[in-house]
Amino acid sequence: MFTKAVLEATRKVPRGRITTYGEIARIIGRPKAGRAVGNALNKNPYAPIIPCHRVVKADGKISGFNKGVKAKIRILEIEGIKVEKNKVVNLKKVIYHWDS
DNA sequence: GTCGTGACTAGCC
DNA sequence: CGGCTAGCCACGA
Repeated sequence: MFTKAVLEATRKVPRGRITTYGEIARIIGRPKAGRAVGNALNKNPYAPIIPCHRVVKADGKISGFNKGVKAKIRILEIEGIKVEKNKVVNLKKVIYHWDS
């Protein structure tokens, strides 16, 4: 299932690192399904077991979050990720490379 | 089976 | 660099 694949991929993101919707979409085999990815996370029934807060837009901008973007940013900062204007600062340094 | 919606992305101006 | 448009996808009504 697409949704489950997204959740699984998101769950693999290590602490202190983040990924983008497009990246996940590509990993699961649907590089053009960035939208569907966000959709899956939005309605994800696994919210408690999935670090959805480690998923941001391609440019590092923070978007929706079940508990609110504010909370999402707070968590990211706790993980050691700097966020400014709802956007990740050191994006390139926190992006998680799956096939590294 | 078709339509509308949304946590997206890349391209243009 | 900021704003707008078109394309792509999965899901629920």
